[in-house]
Amino acid sequence: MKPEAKAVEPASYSISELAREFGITTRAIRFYEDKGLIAPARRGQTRIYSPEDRVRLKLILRGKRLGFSLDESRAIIDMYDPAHGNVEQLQRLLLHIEQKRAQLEQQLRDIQSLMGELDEAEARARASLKQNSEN
Amino acid sequence: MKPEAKAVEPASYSISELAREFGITTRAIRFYEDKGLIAPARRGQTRIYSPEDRVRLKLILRGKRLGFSLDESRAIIDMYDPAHGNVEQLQRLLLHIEQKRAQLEQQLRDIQSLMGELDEAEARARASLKQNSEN
DNA sequence: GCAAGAGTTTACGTTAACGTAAACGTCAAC
DNA sequence: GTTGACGTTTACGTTAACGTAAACTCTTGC
Repeated sequence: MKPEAKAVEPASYSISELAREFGITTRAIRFYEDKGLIAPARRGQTRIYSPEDRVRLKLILRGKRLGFSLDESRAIIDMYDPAHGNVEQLQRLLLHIEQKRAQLEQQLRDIQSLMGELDEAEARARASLKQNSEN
Repeated sequence: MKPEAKAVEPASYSISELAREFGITTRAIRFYEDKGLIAPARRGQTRIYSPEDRVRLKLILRGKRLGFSLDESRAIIDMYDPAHGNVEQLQRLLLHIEQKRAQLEQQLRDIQSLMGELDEAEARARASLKQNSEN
């Protein structure tokens, strides 16, 4: 067995550590907690974040990059929990997954076209620059 | 020459026609105009939208689906205009294009991982359902 | 033993993107 | 000639996602 293959992952983080790492403010992190997206442990009244909490934060930020609201991100994150026991809930979950998938596919198409158009826009700009330099 | 190959495209649209077509309110469309994203013609004080205006609206909504702000969408739309004469502007445009491209690539990666995770979540949910049905 | 630094709660402020409502104009239809 | 249907401007309201500030606590170095 290898002694230490991976970089040592801290057992816990402070709020400011996470804020620094992800380029957000501590205020934002506490706000996510208020909205029920994270629930860090406490030592006294100080928040202590586990590696799992860190992952949740990462997921929230990924959601933001995709234009999701915090509510949507929470819904997505909840899909990972095995806490969904009853059949009805699971059915709803599956439905929700399908909706998300459809939305992501639309975003994919949107990105494809936008990228293509960026290519054209770049070409036009470069052509225009060349024109200018020839005068 | 073919007489009428494509469906006839109306020469102009009313505000409510566009609202209906895109599933938004007329209020939103006027708001976009306030923000300088569209500038329809007027007959008297009634707005008349050209096919080009319609395209702009489409681009705005695509931007929204990708989580862009109206300002960002305006910036993107402006990339299509050949109105950028001077060299400095063109340089800035190219820079802007590169930034957008980077952002889109990040979104692509985000979507890829999310889709993968949706697959797993679906599998877990289905497995859980099967469990329940076997009791 | 106390000042500095990090963390906490509480609360009011701010921005973007519209919603909603009021009050009015215009035009075809009945 | 009035009643809708559609359009207009003006203005205040609302929600999400934090920012900012005040006032307090806790720990740690010196």
